[in-house]
Amino acid sequence: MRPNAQTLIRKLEHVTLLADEEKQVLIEAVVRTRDLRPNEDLIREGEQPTDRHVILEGVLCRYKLLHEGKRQITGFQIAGDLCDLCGLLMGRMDHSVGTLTPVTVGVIPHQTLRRIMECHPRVAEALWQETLIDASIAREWIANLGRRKAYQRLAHLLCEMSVRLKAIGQVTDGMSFEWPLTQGEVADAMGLSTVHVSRTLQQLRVEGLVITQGDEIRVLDWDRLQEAGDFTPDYLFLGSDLGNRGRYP
Amino acid sequence: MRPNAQTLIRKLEHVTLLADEEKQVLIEAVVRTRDLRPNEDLIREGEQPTDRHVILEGVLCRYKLLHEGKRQITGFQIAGDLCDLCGLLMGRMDHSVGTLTPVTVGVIPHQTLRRIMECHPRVAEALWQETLIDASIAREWIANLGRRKAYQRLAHLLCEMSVRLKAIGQVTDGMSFEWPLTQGEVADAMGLSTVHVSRTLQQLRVEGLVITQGDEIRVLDWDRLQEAGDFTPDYLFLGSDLGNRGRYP
DNA sequence: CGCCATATTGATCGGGGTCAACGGCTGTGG
DNA sequence: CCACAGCCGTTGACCCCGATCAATATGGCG
Repeated sequence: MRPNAQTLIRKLEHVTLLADEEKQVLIEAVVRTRDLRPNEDLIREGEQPTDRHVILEGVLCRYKLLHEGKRQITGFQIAGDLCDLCGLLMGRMDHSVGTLTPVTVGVIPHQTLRRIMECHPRVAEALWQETLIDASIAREWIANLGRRKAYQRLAHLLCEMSVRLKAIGQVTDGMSFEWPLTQGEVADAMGLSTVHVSRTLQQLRVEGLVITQGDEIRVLDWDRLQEAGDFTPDYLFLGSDLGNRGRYP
Repeated sequence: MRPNAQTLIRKLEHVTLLADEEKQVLIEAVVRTRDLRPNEDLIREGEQPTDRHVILEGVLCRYKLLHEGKRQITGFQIAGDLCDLCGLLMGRMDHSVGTLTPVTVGVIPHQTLRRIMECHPRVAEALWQETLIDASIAREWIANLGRRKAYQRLAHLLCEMSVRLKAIGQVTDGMSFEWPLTQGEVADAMGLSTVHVSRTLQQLRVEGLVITQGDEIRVLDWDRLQEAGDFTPDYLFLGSDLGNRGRYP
């Protein structure tokens, strides 16, 4: 049952090791799953939902709508991510979360999570860390949007997604992964127009950095892609440096 | 002694009410103060500092350096803000924090803060909330950089700063406040060039939305400024809606 | 007073937005 | 089975916001 609830654990343990009991409690916290179709909202800005959600499968995005029908995607979320932790403590969402693909989420009742946090401070800390990583990614996006131009920006996004997907085992044979985003969605994330996303992606293909085949992207030259995007994975807090992981008894 | 340590308390209580004892503990956690001059780094990206800092006076910014000497400021910090909470849990800074003005910070030893968090879960929660608000502001900046053009972007920044400064009592007679930022710094925050910041600010002045007098900015027409910047203060979590404040016993 | 950082203004250039047309793909209904 | 409609990606033409370069105030500060 719930074969994928492990993804959350795996994610949390990138930074903080958990005891078996803590893992068990978390897995049991998922009282049910919920399936969503593409382009559905899981939560909307301003809402005050009573359940929390872990992504078990699929891709979602945080986004904000601004006047004139413009949209800005502020981050992507993949399996193992917690969608709405901010709602847990702030009581109200400052942004919406919507699906980009078919999605399965695990539902964790607000109260359950609160109780877990009280009894298991290390779990609370791991969750806190998740939100800090989220913030770190957001800051990197600010830099990406503010100071890099389209070509570098897209390269950077591809690097980020490929590292994050790799961390959850969704990169096959080293260099290719599912890319379920339309160019319009990429545009809304990178602050560009769809037209320019198309041209710029093409550029990346012409340069031989990536190729796309259907819903899949294959990175042909990781080093040059990373360089093009001025990318370093530090801000994702995934890698071999493990934060204060050593504190586990 | 430390007349300004209250600013932290006031800030935290925007979202969570604290018991007197908790406030006292926090105030005593500040073992000393430290003065910095303008353009000094408090912490640098990658560092793993052992103290935490509360701003008692002055303005700082989070920033990242990218190749080619470019800089992106990812957020401003004012009195009452905690500079480096991310370092507390992540063990490593993903960005630098530097001063923009003369600054006084309160120093809180890492271990002290950890102990406080263990003994006073509500304080831990309040701190967590601070980091969540930080993340919320970052997301709003992403939208600002990605989907608004210079004029709206600057208007939005002015709105944000004036609301935040008002919340800590640094807006005099309703509409004017210190603006210690150079146009170069504004440019690095808004993803623009200094030249264009100059022109756009001028535009705001010509339109009669603000006037600048020395280091001070006065908002002449709040409604139009807010409209120009497509600004709503919800994401700052300061206002009359107080999150889950009710939970205080 | 001269020096340096900052602000302003003008001129020019280019990245990327916008508008529009077109082709490919998928789904749906006659 | 085909016709048609949408959605998505691609390509071209044109234009504008904002970057860049450069020169000129302005204003502390030694």
